[in-house]
Amino acid sequence: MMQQPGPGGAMLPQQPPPPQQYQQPPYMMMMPPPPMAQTQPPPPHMWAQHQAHQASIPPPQQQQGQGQPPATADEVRTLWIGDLQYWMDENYIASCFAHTGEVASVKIIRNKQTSQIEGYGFIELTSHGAAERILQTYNGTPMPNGEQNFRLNWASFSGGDKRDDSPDFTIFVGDLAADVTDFMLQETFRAHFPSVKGAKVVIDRLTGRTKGYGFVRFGDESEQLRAMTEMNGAFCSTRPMRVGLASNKKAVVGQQYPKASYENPQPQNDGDPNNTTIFVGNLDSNVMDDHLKELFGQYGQLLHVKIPAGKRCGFVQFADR
DNA sequence: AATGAGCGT
Repeated sequence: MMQQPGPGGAMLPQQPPPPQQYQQPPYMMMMPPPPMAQTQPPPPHMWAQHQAHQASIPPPQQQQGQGQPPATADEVRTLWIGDLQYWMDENYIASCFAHTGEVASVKIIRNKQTSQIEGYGFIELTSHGAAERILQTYNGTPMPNGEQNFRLNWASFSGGDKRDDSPDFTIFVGDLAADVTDFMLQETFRAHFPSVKGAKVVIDRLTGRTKGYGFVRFGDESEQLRAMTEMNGAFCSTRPMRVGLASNKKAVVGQQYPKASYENPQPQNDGDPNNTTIFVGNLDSNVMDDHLKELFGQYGQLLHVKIPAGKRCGFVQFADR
């Protein structure tokens, strides 16, 4: 359990303490030795670098002090956090939001064998509103003492807010300048293409720095296609972008999360040792039975391939496992 | 130059 603000003089709406955190980083003591020579030690400097996050989002009218409504049992209040470096442990993450007084718990996922931080974790807040606030306020803003931005999202199995089943049409964007963020990339495209759903700049997890490329997702296929020609060479930040088709034609096998790509299909089963049928989801609308036959035929003898009419998923049955 | 990862007890 993290430190909570007391139930609080219920009468007195209190402002959270000024963002004067990190005066004594408790986790400096707890930093594990670099587990491997090639991983970089945390930058040992600049605690105060946390620049004020965009002040554009006014705090919701909900006041801190007047007793948070007790979170109901099923209230969604867990965020996912990613792109973590190995030294970003629970204490560090908690300290990033400690001044909000709204952190209930933090769990960073570690490798079972090595106990190395896997690069993501979960932040439970005291309420759904708190989670939403922190997501809106911090996502994409610089992490304190990290040369990277927060990557936050709703924890997916907690329900989250967005349930968007519509397909994505994704492009690859290369040649990105070092300062390009998800938001910049997204807005650069959204200015011309309203169907832009989001963008992601790929971050090297070991360094926290951009890999110089990313992806932009469109809701509208025609905008995706236009963007590939019209935006090639357009500037984002200081450099012209190179735009191309995202090579991942994103057929995903399984349901909730991509387990395999179109290029790298990984049959997945439900634990039934006799099941020789795999499910293929997220197909582009123009994918036909024959595409699946060709794609999966190289892995074994096929008995049957079926994409039900009008569906964006299908089934591939093999003669054996 | 480079074509992600990112959901736990």
